[in-house]
Amino acid sequence: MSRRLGRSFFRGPTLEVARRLLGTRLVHRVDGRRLEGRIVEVEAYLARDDPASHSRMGPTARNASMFLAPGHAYVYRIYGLHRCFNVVTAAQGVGEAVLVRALEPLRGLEEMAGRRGREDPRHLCSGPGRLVQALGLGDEHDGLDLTGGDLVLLPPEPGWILPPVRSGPRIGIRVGTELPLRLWLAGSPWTSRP
DNA sequence: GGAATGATGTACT
DNA sequence: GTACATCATTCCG
Repeated sequence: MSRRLGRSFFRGPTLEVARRLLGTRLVHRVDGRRLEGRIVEVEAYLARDDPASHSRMGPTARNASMFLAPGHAYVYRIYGLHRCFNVVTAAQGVGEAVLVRALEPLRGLEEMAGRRGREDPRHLCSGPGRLVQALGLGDEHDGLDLTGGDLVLLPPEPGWILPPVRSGPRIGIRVGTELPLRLWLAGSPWTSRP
């Protein structure tokens, strides 16, 4: 089977890594099950000249994981209820990451529906808070190394064809919207927005 | 110490 | 399309 993605995959300019992440598969092994989805929508958050980034003020207690080595997870709580999952990029100490905004569910759909408390496959992983809930992620995954363990990333299946990649303004922020740092797979029915 | 706010999702009109 | 739940973090005084 495909080997998990290693450290070097995550190192480099964050927008490039964000682009590389599209099409890869996020796999969480939990309770003897395998929950898996393909990344179809992401957003890049930078360290410099990015007023929307959590790292803009430097390291704090909340954003500490953003400054770990590339390939680590950054999970934080938003609006008091939901959680968002990020992949650390760039280099250790820089403070850049990619927010995973939507997945195409591939394996463990019933388990995901159970965790979500909803059936509709289209709403299983189409949003940062939704996919975190569907895959059973939480605060305990903040700071985890994604290059090994129960939560990893796999390359696309051999033979899978990457659709054209589109870009546009990031969602849900009030500053930094002029930058086209949101990337998604053209035509995917699994994104958080059409 | 206190107040404002947010990389969202859901329900309802 | 609009309203609102809910709370840690952040920023201001």
